[in-house]
Amino acid sequence: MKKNVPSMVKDEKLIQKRREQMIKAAVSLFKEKGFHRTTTREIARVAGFSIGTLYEYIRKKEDVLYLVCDSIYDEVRERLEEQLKPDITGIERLRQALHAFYHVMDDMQDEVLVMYQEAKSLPRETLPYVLKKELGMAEIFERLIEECVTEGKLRLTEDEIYGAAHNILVQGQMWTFRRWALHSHYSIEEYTKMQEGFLMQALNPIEAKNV
Amino acid sequence: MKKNVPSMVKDEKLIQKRREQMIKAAVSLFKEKGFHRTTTREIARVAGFSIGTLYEYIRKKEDVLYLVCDSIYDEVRERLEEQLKPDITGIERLRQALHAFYHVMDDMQDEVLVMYQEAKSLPRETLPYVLKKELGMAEIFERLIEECVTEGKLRLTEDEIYGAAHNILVQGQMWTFRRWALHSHYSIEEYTKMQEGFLMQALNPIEAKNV
Amino acid sequence: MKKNVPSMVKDEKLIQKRREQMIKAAVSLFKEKGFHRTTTREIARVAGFSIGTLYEYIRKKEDVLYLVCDSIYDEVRERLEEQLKPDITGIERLRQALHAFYHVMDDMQDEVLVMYQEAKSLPRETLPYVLKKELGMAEIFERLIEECVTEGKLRLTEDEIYGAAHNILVQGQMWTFRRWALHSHYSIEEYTKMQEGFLMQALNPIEAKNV
Amino acid sequence: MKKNVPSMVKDEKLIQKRREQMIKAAVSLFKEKGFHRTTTREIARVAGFSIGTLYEYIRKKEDVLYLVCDSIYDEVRERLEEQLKPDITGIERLRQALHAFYHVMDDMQDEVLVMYQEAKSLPRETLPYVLKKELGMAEIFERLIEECVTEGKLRLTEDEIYGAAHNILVQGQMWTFRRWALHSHYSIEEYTKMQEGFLMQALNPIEAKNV
DNA sequence: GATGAATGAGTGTTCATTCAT
DNA sequence: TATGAATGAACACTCATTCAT
Repeated sequence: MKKNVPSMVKDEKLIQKRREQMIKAAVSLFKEKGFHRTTTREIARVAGFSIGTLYEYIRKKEDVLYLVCDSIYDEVRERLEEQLKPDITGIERLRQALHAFYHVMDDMQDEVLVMYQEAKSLPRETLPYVLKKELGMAEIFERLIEECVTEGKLRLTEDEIYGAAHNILVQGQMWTFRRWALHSHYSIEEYTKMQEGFLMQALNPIEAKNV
Repeated sequence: MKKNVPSMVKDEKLIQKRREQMIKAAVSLFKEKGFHRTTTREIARVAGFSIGTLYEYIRKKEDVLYLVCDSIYDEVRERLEEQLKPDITGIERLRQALHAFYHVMDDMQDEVLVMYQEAKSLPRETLPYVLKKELGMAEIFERLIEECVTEGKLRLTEDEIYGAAHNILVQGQMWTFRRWALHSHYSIEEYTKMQEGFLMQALNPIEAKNV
Repeated sequence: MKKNVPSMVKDEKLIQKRREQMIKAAVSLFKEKGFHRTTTREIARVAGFSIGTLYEYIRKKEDVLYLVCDSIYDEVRERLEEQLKPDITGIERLRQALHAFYHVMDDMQDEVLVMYQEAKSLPRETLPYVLKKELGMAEIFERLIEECVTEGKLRLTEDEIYGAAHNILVQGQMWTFRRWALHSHYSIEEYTKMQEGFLMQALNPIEAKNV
Repeated sequence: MKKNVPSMVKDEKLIQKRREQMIKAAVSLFKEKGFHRTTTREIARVAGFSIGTLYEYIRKKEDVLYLVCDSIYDEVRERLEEQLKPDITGIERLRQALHAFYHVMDDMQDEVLVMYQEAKSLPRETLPYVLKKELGMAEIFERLIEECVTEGKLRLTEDEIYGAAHNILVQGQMWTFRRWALHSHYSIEEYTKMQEGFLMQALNPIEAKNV
């Protein structure tokens, strides 16, 4: 984090505090009007400090966006891992992770939406870093699926595992960027249930076949 | 179209011609630098007329975005329908539509990406109109799936049909907005094949179950 | 000129007119407060148009400085050449040119001062161009001195001619940038007379030696 | 010095120490990027203390410039006087002083240039003080010339002495602000030699006339 | 219908200066 | 005395939009 967004201020504690304020302000503004239509002055004002102070903690407006995306990722991940139950295994574990993830997507709708809509405006240098975090999210599901494969519960190639993990992610995010189409048809539970159903059959659980 | 974007000019033929020029210019610019970083002057210049003329055919910059999105939708739809084979039926027809759609997504990657990324900047009034077009796309697949259900080839509820159709759409668009993660792993054929495989099992074709 | 400072406006006549207004405004402001302390808005306001219009005719603030310097050079040169008497020859001609030059320096004191004080802020790319103009001024005197040498009226090496010409220039400019020390001691006529006297002896006219 | 730039700090020794650090930092920065493009933060940083501390020893950024100019003057003067040979007299002494001065100008090119280019940004109140120092420099040469006149070696009016002294100064400074035109033509020795030659004849030494 | 010069509100960003600690 | 975080006025520059020709 330090590497990606240098600050003029030395006190690390203070940097963290101010950036939290800044991110909170930015997220709420980006939700409302998007990154481009939000001014740095607004961010500073809502964060509770002056424009000069804002620029003590970032170099460019884009840096705020990076900070925001980075923080959203961390929160998504944190919340997800919090809900993951490491004591269960196999298909059940995957199923539970899916539920957890979709719940997080539902809880953090606005944040996730902001991130997906504005990511393209991220400072070029930070893009790989953010994509890596997204890949990291996918890897969580890749590993859960792999586990099932290893245990002989699913029969999938490497590429299928990769694809399935990305499908899971995108179907979770879909809940935010297609809300206009989905929320009128399903509650998050219904939606999750449905996608879970699709997934479980898509992944071709061996028992199913043997019925 | 007339309703959504009024023009100062009366001659309908001319309006259409100018708007075509404008859209072509805008698409190529939006692809390159996005909506916000493209100026109206640039659009006019690339379109081959003056900024004054541009504003004879639109009211606000956002109108260009609407025109662009609308036109991309039309092209996607047109190309898709062109490739649809009405002579086949049932599962096979769905399968073929899926292939066709994913191919169109691949051919029109940049356009689809633009639309997907900039849609949030659409003029408020036109948003419902655009979403309707997206729903229209989904309906194509809904109907194809319904047909299978009616024919007794698939067993799905209304809501599952709706959800499956949206999944199909989003997985097609994914090919554009997740290219950074997908293109290095799959060719469009491989990707289509995989998603087709997942879908076919997800949709739980009756034969499969009866194996 | 076109090459050095591109304009968004096409009409050449208009460009010339607006730039004249701009230069006039800028010179008077630069005189008063220097380049750095003058804002682009002030330049626009004094020039009689808006800030937006200003930027239709330049790209960067520095361009105004270049335009100003360029125009001052042209005026200095024009006025000088206007006063040059090509019908006289030899030492007398040099002497007359010196008087003419010093008079121009006196008439255009503020302009010359601005140019010399702010030249260092010139856009890098244009600096060589401006220095070339200054060398061009020196060449005028180099040629006048050369003529005297050729005619056998002076005995000087190439390097001495070059140095003498630059001395003449700098002593003229001195009248502006040392006014605080000189104007209280001399009128421009007295100053010119004195420097002329020094120069004539410095250049070692052959007759003088032969006395 | 105290009068011109008040400090919050009482300890005179400390003031002197801090200001030396500050001046050294400022000179090196001004050389590189000029007064306006150098920030107070940079000065403090290079000087080795904080921005807060900087402002304990000055009131305004301009004060740094004054301190810098003042210090450069002192150094020029000191170096010059160091090289002056008080044991020789008359024309020879003047000649030697000229050489010494031009050598100092060459050694302190960057500093002199800075002073020359930024003097106009000096705090208004301090300008007279600085000009006085410049006059003081001129006086050195005035006195040397006067001495020759008194000794009957030169025949010059008061005003000519004053003018000649200023010419000497400006021709020395010229070596810095016209380096782009001069350094490619002369070494400092050649330049000095040439200007010495011009001067000696300009000042019309009585022997020369009597040849 | 076409043009393009004019506009000026708005934006990101900087930086001299202050002041609580 | 020293620090450095905070401030906000100020600045250069942009660009959607208008309107006289």
